[in-house]
Amino acid sequence: MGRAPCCEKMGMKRGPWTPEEDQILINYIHLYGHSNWRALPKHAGLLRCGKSCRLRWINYLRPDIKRGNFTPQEEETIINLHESLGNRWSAIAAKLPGRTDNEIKNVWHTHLKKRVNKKQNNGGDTKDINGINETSQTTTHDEDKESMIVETTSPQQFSSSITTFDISNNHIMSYEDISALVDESFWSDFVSVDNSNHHKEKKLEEDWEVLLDRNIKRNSYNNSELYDDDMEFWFELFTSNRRIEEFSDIPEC
DNA sequence: AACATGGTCAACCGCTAGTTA
DNA sequence: ATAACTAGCGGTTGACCATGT
Repeated sequence: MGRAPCCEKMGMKRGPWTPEEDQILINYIHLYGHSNWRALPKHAGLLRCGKSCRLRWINYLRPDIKRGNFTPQEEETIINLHESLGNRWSAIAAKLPGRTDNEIKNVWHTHLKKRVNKKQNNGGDTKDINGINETSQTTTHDEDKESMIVETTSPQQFSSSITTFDISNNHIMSYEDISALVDESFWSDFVSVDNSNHHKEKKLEEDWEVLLDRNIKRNSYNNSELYDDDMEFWFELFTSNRRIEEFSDIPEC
């Protein structure tokens, strides 16, 4: 078991991903999959290391990612699972479909750990998992509501640090527009099963309809339901885009 | 208005486990 | 058996943003 050689730093780009890089990665994975992360960036033409590509895909670009607010139920689940599993974030994430270990880790460190510590200081006996369940259900309701309000109004909640694209602009969707949408709330809000924010849902639905009308030929799509085959859908979407031509000569891995 | 502080989250780093030759 | 290699995991960092002073 040797240690993996470090990524080739020379020429490798680091830092936030651009919409263009996201698009390249998405297109490549839809076409060829990700059987070999290390070779992927080279074949895809990305100046990133395989690790970075993998992380970006898993934590952000995967179509089944559910982004946005954690529901109180999800938070309770995390607290309970953390009580029994500890910092095994991937194991916890496995119990929360659509949530990533990174996201869960972040929400634990920023919200839930404090909440649990606070309960412990208030005399809660956290040794007993059932005990913390009961305590949480009976005493954290207001806190949950408060945290949800804060999260909902946070401008960072549905945007990456890369772009500041306003999807309310009702203009013609160019490739760059689609990239910006994909880069921000697009996947999550669109794929999300928990659509509790009706206003946002409505707006996204309208934006999505514009996107469909102007960029693809698919006519009957209902935003309230998940598309049956995500991969096929995105493949169609991206192959309908002019940029896909750039990948037509990529050799198979 | 300007600065300080704290919160949030995407991304990176270093390590381990698993696989292959 | 073992060395080389990759994927995946958890800890940490740093940039960005909001809020407080």
